[in-house]
Amino acid sequence: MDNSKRMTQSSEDYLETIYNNTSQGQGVSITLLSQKMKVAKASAHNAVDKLKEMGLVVQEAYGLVHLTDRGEAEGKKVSSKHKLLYKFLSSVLNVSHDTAEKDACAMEHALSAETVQALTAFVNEYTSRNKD
Amino acid sequence: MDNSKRMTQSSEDYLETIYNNTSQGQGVSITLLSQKMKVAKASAHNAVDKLKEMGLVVQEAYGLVHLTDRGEAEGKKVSSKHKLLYKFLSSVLNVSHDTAEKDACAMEHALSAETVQALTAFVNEYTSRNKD
DNA sequence: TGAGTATGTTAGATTAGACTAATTTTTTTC
DNA sequence: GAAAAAAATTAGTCTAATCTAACATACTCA
Repeated sequence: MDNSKRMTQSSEDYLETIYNNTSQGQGVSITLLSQKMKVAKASAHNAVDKLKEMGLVVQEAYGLVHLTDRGEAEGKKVSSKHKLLYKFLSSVLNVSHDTAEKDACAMEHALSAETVQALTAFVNEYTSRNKD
Repeated sequence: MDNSKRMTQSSEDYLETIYNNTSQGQGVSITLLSQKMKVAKASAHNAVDKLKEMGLVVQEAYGLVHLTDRGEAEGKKVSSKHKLLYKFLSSVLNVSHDTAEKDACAMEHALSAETVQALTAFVNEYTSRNKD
């Protein structure tokens, strides 16, 4: 409902991490989030505040962070881009795991919908043709 | 000589723009740079100050900005990544010009040396095989 | 050669995202 | 059930990058 804050690269990273550490309505603690993101708890807290204002997460008082429906959808989108890029880098370009992970993480914020679609088709086609 | 400032995504963008608007020792004005980067002149000035401290550019008093040898090499590297991504997006994925340009610009900062090498080989191989 | 315009520079404010340190709330454990 | 530990929150600081507005320097041309 609240559009006063806008999505940044940083917000996307936090949202993705929340998404990847949530299993069916479990929620994520600020402490875990800060560890996964390798930042101070205060930084994770601030980031969650912003996601709350954007209506992407809710948080129990002094408690766990949960994704809203919109947050779930957004988080999934970001996470998918990451996985797509990882697959392209490792399966098509044969880049090492560590590099693929690092580069996918940095590139995921840049992919437009059009590119996501084209790359998905390409990677699917390519990997099904070259099964080795 | 001076390592006190470090390269950021923003610095890379400025350096690339300087590189792309320099022809054989011509140099670039702060005004042109600010126009190309779509920022205020003061912002371009600040950015150039930082590049000066990093030893990547020099500037005539109240005048044009020139790349040093290191700046030239760095600028070329960034610019090449951009062109490589653009070629991949447009020639391999057949993404539209505008999207390819925009996405290449945002992704170029993320590409590690390993990925650059692998992607270069892939794009060369792919485009020479499918000449249509 | 001097007035007016261009361009470059500086100063000061703002915003986002990080940090540390201090505080509050919750949970654990004896 | 109270003391200790853990977790969340708040307050205040820092840095990078932007902006606007004011100021300084250089250029131009009548």
